[in-house]
Amino acid sequence: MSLNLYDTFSNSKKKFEPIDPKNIRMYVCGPTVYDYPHVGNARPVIVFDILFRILQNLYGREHVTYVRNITDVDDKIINASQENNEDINELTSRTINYFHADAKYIGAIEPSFEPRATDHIAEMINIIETLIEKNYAYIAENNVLFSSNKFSKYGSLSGKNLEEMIAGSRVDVESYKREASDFILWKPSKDNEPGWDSPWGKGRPGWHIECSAMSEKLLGKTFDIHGGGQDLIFPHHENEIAQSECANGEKFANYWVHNGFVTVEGSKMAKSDGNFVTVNELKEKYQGEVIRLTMILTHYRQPLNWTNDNLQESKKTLDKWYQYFSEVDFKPDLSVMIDENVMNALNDDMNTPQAIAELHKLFKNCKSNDQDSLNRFLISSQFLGLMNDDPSQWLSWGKDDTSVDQSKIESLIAQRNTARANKDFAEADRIRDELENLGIALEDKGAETTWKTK
RNA sequence: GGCCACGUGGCGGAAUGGUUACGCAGAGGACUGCAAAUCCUUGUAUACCGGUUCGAUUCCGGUCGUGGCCUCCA
Repeated sequence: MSLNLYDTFSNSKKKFEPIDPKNIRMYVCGPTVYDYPHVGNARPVIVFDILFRILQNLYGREHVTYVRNITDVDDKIINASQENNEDINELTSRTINYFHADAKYIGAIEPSFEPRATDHIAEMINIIETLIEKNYAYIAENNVLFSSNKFSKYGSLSGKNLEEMIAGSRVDVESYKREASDFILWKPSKDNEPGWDSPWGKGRPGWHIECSAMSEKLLGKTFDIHGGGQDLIFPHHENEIAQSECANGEKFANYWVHNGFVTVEGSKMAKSDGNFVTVNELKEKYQGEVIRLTMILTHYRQPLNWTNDNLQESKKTLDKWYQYFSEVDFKPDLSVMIDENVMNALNDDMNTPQAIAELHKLFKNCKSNDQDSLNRFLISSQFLGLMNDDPSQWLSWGKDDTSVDQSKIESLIAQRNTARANKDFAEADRIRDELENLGIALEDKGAETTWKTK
């Protein structure tokens, strides 16, 4: 059983062959920290969490290194700090906390390393100096720029060529660039902007150089997998390849894995239009596993339309599963292996929708109280980051927040059951309708009546 | 203008050169005072036009449509 991954560089599904099976290395572009993470930020967190789990399962937990960086120096951060009138360090540490809380909420296990750009300025300066020495970079008006036409493979990840890019450019080219496709390695900082001393004066790094520096430091010059959102293919990852391969003279990453975009209720997610959903606001209405299941119900390379209907469907599925486990007395046997069909689906380029279909089939078999299916269903679900809660806690989630007084609900239920006992069904139904209008649904189970929020 | 991806039933969403995806919703049945929940059964699909093929939803070409990238973006 081997892992196949779709590689953006070759535009094809490829068998994953590690550089060193004892030391699998994956680098994923993490968040730029200036605001609450939205569902678009959450998607790669979950996608690469799944890949991390698969790699750990195949090669052993201690043989996989997963690096997810934090970009904490960037123009968007500077702008946000000025808008909020907030110190940059306060802004970034505040939003890093949001990010960590949300990643945990949606069940992502922590990466091996989470390096911050501002802790690696010296490493970045080193690479830039090497690029200047090797004549891949030049200085113009206090900026250091990478000379894109010096790297013959430039554009090969994104399938672009330089002439096309110049012909199609929609933006005015800065006059100091020799070529439109040249990009900034280092730029000067104004007095009110964060800056570090460098051979080129006080300034700050360009966007792309941080990933080259941090991946090399933590994973070496060549590593196995580089991941991120599809939007990063160009220019970000293209530029990382150019910088790193020109500085090192070695291949950068062997596999490029990119997740698709998220739309919200059918239209493009755009902060400027207010058309976006943060994980933080979803927390009020949904458990983390509902968000996670909704996310992995679509294959990671497909566009994902984020809708309330899909969230409700995921919630319904998990409610059903937890309901069942709240009713059976079952302790999973932790030595049971992940179901083969689930694992095969995941090994086929992370086909999570197929894996979930297999979970549904296993669940169906659980109904006959088949111990083996029960075990495999739970172990496999948990591998995907689902079914980790205590069933009774899951089912009572959110009940505390009900606007209706719980004792009032219990009292109405008691009144209704008295009416039922007296065969006063009109009154019983009236009470049920009353609760219904309060958002409370009743379930009669034998002699007992339970309720839940709708 | 250039490059790229996608277009599957009422909805979500996999897969595949010829055979059931799966889930939700719908329909019928069981259960119930009636419901709900649960269980059983069940209908519906591959944008359009050509081509290759014994046979295409699957491969190729074209058309239309949607989205993304080319500028910061997960």
